[in-house]
Amino acid sequence: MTADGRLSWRAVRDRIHARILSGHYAPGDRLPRDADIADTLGCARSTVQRAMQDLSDSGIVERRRKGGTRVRPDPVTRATFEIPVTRREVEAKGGRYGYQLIRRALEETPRTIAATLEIGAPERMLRVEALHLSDGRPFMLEDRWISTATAPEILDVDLSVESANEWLVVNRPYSRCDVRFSAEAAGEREAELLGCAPGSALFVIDRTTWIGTRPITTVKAATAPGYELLTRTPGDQGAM
Amino acid sequence: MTADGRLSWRAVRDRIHARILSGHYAPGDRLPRDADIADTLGCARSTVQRAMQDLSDSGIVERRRKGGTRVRPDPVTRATFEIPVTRREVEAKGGRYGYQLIRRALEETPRTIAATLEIGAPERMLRVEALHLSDGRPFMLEDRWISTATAPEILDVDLSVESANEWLVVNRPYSRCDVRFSAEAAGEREAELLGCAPGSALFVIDRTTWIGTRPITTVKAATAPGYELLTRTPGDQGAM
DNA sequence: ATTCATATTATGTAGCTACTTATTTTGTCA
DNA sequence: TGACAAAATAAGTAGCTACATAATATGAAT
Repeated sequence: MTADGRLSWRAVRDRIHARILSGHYAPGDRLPRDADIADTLGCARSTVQRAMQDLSDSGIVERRRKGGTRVRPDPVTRATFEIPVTRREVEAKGGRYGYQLIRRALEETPRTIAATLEIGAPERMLRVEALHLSDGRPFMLEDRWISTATAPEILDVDLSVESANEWLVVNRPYSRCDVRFSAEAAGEREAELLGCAPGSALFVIDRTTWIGTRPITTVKAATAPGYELLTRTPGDQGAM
Repeated sequence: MTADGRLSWRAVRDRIHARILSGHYAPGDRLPRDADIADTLGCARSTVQRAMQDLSDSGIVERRRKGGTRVRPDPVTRATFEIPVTRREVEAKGGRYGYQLIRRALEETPRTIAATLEIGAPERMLRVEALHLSDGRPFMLEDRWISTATAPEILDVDLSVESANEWLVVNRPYSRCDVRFSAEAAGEREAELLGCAPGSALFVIDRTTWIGTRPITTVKAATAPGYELLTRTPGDQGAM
């Protein structure tokens, strides 16, 4: 609601959302056209448009030209997660950040890694294994491949001091990022490095980034037992 | 780009994004004001505004009134996941969906559950344990609490036929949803129901929903070994 | 009845103006 | 110098118009 009593687009959005939540509009139902809603509520169509766009982005309604707007018949839970640089993540959780380089080598990528990076043939890349620590205890173990074609400067970085994670995030912003979450049992080596029992359930984050179509890096990050990931609480959402 | 040669807001966004990716604007740098960019590119300020809003939503830039726009100094990976109704998820993966009700009882919530649901004191709620199957094999085991205060009709639903998941999604849209991902070792009971070895690493999704401030349901869904969650590939993203 | 061109319709996009609001900068006064 | 008020600034919002685009509906011709 604005100062002069007119409805803001958020107010319009919340109003429509409320009608959906209350069952006035059920999943699959068609909503009135933007222009009619605008008339009813006494605001401009552009305001309704913005409200509807937001509801559409949130997965609550579907919009199609000429077809109009309807309540999504198969609601989905849309969750957004923010994965910060590991150092920040540790610090945000109140820990003192530590870092150890375990291995650094130039190797030919296995076929699976080449496929993940969407390159035709295996390539020689920089492989880095490192451990992130929180208050001196293992927090996350990363096994990373970095394309030396896309980021040659990484070869001159002293990775025993600065983590590849941190360097890349600042120096190689990506245009595309694929993320995969899974659970995996700790192997012998992982268990030892993460300081847990072999077979422990680990939360694993696989991430691959590209700039344009050129691969930058792919990393498998195995987190120490107990790790969990929460949805970022949206600033607005939660209408009604 | 529009038909008449003017820049669309997506084109403007991609252009600015490209300049960030190329390092022309580095993390922390301040960008020109919207009006200046509009002049430079020969488009309206509202177009730049829309482009900037999108970059801001994507976590690429930060905007503050008077402060202007700057490239986010601590880039975060922002990943969005869509969690559909379990039946649809199974079907989307090419499986034949099956469902089994394991337990249905009215119970007092433990304190931990009451806390998760953000209610002051424990309450009597409907507890449902059910197994979702894909091609006859266990896919996901859910342990759910449903507020009979918020959704009393659930008591009349034949949960041996229709899953609570499905009923709630259609009949109790939520205004807020918290999601938590974690990895957990399968216990005796879980292992038996999911048909895996005890101690197997399971991917666990905890979800709690509210309508306004009233709790609807909280569910712990343990997925069979091998489950993984991928980012939904955004329709637009991937500029440059 | 089927096909295909045409009209209609509802959303999408761009531009303009005017005003609001949060925040920083500046400048004055104690 | 420090505190506080006033001015300036840059993004945020709302409304208007005009036109683009995609999808559907209609109707004519075969």
